[in-house]
Amino acid sequence: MSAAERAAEESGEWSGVTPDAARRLVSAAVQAFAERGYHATTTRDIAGRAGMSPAALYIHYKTKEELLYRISSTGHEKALRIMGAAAEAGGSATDRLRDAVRAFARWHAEHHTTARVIQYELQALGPDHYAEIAGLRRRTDRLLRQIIQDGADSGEFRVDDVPGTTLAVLSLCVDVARWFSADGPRTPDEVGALYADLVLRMVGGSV
Amino acid sequence: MSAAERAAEESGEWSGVTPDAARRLVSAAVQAFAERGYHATTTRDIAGRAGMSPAALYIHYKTKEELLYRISSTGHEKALRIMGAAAEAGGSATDRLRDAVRAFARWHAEHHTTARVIQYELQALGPDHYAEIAGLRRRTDRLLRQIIQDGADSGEFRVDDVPGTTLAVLSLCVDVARWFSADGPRTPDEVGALYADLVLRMVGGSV
DNA sequence: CGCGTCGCTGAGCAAGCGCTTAGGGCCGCT
DNA sequence: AGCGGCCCTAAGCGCTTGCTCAGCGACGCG
Repeated sequence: MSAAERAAEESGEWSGVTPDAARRLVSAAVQAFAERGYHATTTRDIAGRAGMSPAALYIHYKTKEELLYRISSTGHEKALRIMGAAAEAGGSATDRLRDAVRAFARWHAEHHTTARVIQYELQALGPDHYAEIAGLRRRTDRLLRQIIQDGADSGEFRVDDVPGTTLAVLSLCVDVARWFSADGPRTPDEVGALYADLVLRMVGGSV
Repeated sequence: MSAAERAAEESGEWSGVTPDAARRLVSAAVQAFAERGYHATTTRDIAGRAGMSPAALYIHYKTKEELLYRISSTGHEKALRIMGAAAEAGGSATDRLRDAVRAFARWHAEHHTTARVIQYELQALGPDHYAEIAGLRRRTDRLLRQIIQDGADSGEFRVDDVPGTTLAVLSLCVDVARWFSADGPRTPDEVGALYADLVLRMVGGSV
């Protein structure tokens, strides 16, 4: 995949951001942060990728950290919605867990650039922004834990340590963002399917 | 745990490094890199934590990157040895996998500060150093994959996708370094035991 | 046409960065 | 005592960083 194609794909994710220049900036920032990390990325690099001068960045965003916060915030909200949709759907705990992990892992693969930023650049957020994001993460964790708890209660799963298993499942899915590559042998769908299968085994459910 | 206790514990890990000042520097660098990330850490910060002036760093290490390389190199070699010891031990694939995951996950929990640096600051290495470390990582991956392949061949495990499952197991263990905290509710031993159990389930083995 | 507004640029500031250099105190050896 | 070598510091160099600001062209409106 060429750099231009990657940029085009990435910008679709931010179609809600206007005006156009602000969208190009946030899309450029995601790519730069994912490649080099927040601290190694310069505002000149972001502006350059978006085809603008360094000063133009500050018309749309107050600081470089605000860009990271915007990315982190939308990304975490999306992740929470994915988990929420699966958790609130009907069906057995097995069905809900399979759907949750499949969709959650799949998202981290397909949007691995954004996911890498929101999962591995958290510490660069200011204290207030960090606290806000941490709240979203706790809510995601609670949703998943409830599914696993439901399955343990109903006898569908055999789980000794519900919080520990929840942590492991979340960790497994999140870490997809670190190793996934669009040039690799696996599609996001395949990752989702594999991970749903592995997680159902982890909780002692019937695949 | 106080900062002083953390420093003392960390320095034991580097007891092979001499002279004393070089050891204090590498230990300080590990802590700083783990807390803030490589790029957000300044040489003044490292030297300050080690109780020295900024210039003293350059008597023992040519560059800041060399410090990261030394940390990464020793850390990855240790991780490889842990995996190798379990892989080359006798016993069934089940026994070897259990021991490998228990020890590997346990190490990532106990040495989470070092592990965080070696697993999540890789991209800050120069190209040559990165290539060298990537070789160590591939060897670790091969050792684990062989154990899982052995178990699949012998019928002890039921695994559809051996490379994919290997990747997931490694990812799970490595990510311990991201979330583990010494102040949290779990000891490294407990993490090792939990993870060994979860992984045996993932491969469809008998716990 | 005249004029304000919006989006942007070129130039640059203060601060902080990785790293260097000149020199000083202390040690063991002769 | 004299001296070389080892560690260390104070000072600072050249450069890059996040961010600012004065001003400019294009556009819509009267």
